[in-house]
Amino acid sequence: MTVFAGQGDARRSLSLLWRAEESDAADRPRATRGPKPALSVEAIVAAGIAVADAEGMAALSMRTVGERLGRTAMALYTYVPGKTELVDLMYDQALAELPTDYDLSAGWQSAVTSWATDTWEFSLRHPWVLQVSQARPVLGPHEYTAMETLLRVLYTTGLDSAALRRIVGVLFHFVRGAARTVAESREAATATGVTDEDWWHSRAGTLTEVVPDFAERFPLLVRLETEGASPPPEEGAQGSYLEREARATFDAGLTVILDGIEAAVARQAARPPR
Amino acid sequence: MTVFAGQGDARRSLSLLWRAEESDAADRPRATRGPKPALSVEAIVAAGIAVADAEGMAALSMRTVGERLGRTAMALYTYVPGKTELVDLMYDQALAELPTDYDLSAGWQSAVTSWATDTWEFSLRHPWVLQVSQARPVLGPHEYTAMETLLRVLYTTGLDSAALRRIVGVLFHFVRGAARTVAESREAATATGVTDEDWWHSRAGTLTEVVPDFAERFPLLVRLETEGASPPPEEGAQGSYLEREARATFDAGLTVILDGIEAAVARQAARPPR
DNA sequence: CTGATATCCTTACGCCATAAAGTGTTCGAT
DNA sequence: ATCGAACACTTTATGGCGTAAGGATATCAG
Repeated sequence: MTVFAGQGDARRSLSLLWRAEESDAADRPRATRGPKPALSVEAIVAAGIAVADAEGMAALSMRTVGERLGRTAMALYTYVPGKTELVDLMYDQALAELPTDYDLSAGWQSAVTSWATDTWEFSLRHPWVLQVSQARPVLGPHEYTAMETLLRVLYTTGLDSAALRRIVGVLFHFVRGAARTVAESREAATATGVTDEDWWHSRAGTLTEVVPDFAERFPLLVRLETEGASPPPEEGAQGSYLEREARATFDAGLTVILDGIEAAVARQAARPPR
Repeated sequence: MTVFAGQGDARRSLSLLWRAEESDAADRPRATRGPKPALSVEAIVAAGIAVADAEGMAALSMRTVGERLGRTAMALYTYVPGKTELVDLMYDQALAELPTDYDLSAGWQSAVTSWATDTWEFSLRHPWVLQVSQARPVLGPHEYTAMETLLRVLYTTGLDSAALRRIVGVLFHFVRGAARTVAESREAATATGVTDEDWWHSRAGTLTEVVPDFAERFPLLVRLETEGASPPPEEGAQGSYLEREARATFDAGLTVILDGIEAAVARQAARPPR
């Protein structure tokens, strides 16, 4: 399920996202009538994150979040306009755990590498964030903070804003795409109860039965598989074969992108400054 | 909704995917009892693609596909094991419209560019393909053909198989990620009835109200927005502002990646061949 | 103490995938 | 020519989903 941000009332959503800020303790009409709230937006968001972390986005429902808090699904609607807004709040809250500063003393290259690695690890700690659509940004404080953090690094390259826009896009697409592969692999494994290895073995056997002339029809694919296979897992290696491949793709891809940024920097420096 | 491939019986799924091949007209027990089938796997897959193209993956249900064929949802289960397998079949069928050969006479760079552009356009013609998980490949004939086609281009770089594996990953992540932004933007627009421009204007106004000190807190973001904005749409320009930005990111990112591949080629050539 | 208000629950609606069982058609075998 | 097996397809039912509507109850302002 891809989730779109901000469909409801803009003011209501944005107030919730930035709620820490605007309540200067002044405009709080505290001491109202009615029973004391047993829940809070914070508690609901935390419960939502807990559910999504543990069971995945597919298992996130108003019912499951309510249950975790000992309430029914409908109880949540007092605090949150709907599921869409809850996911927005969860997303921005999760982003709060990203670092907000990177050491630039070793050059922007290593800072970008750290940023990419942190974002990759973050995405795998909360894989459901990869299912929040980027087309309609959530516009929460931590999303903006994360962006500002990356820009503090990238502006030290000396590139102009137009070039940086594209580079930000490339970096995001790449990190999210690479992380998505691992996240989906894990989700598939827990959802179906079949590990990547088992799944592949079972399919590969059947495939050669159903398509006996596979090797003649797809020679380069076979070559890629046989020659290009990673070495067997070394001592400290973690995760499945597919996960290690994804990590290798991540590292190699990052190198490619850093090389490309460097080329752009050199190209701009060679141009007349005005 | 992210869809996982191949959860069901492997033989049944793979037989359906490769069904054109294995029916050598010999093992067909044609002329059975019972009423003649009014539907066919082909017709169901075509109807599914039509629904997904027109209404998006979210609107694809066994009911909607059945309705389009004048049947109930359950009628489809005679031909297809379930929705998952139907999506697999739709995916592989759609891939059939990708080119299977690229002209290499102008060098691998321009061939890769053509491939990326074709894949980008394909993904926007059938945006739902971006929601089919890549963690558990569908393993259909056209998926393999598409891969073999790309490999025919990439092996002419002279890179070894291990390096190519990573580069294939980078290319796929990038093209899919860039296309996803546009696809989600369009989906959000039709799903919510609000264009990107309208949405942004409405949000931006409210945001400055809710967060009056935005400019001081996120100076680089503001700088990126004000300096880095694309020029206004020229005569022949198509799509929304966000779409044109995404296309610019796509072009710029492709350049970055091509530069990176070139660097890898140079690096491998500099190494002792054995 | 009363009435307004806020929290929370129950019920209900219309979606979804699909399991199970029923209906009616069409053939092969007798 | 007829009967029963096989098959296509429908109906019904189960257990999920988000959330609208309305009811019950707790708490405070007056």
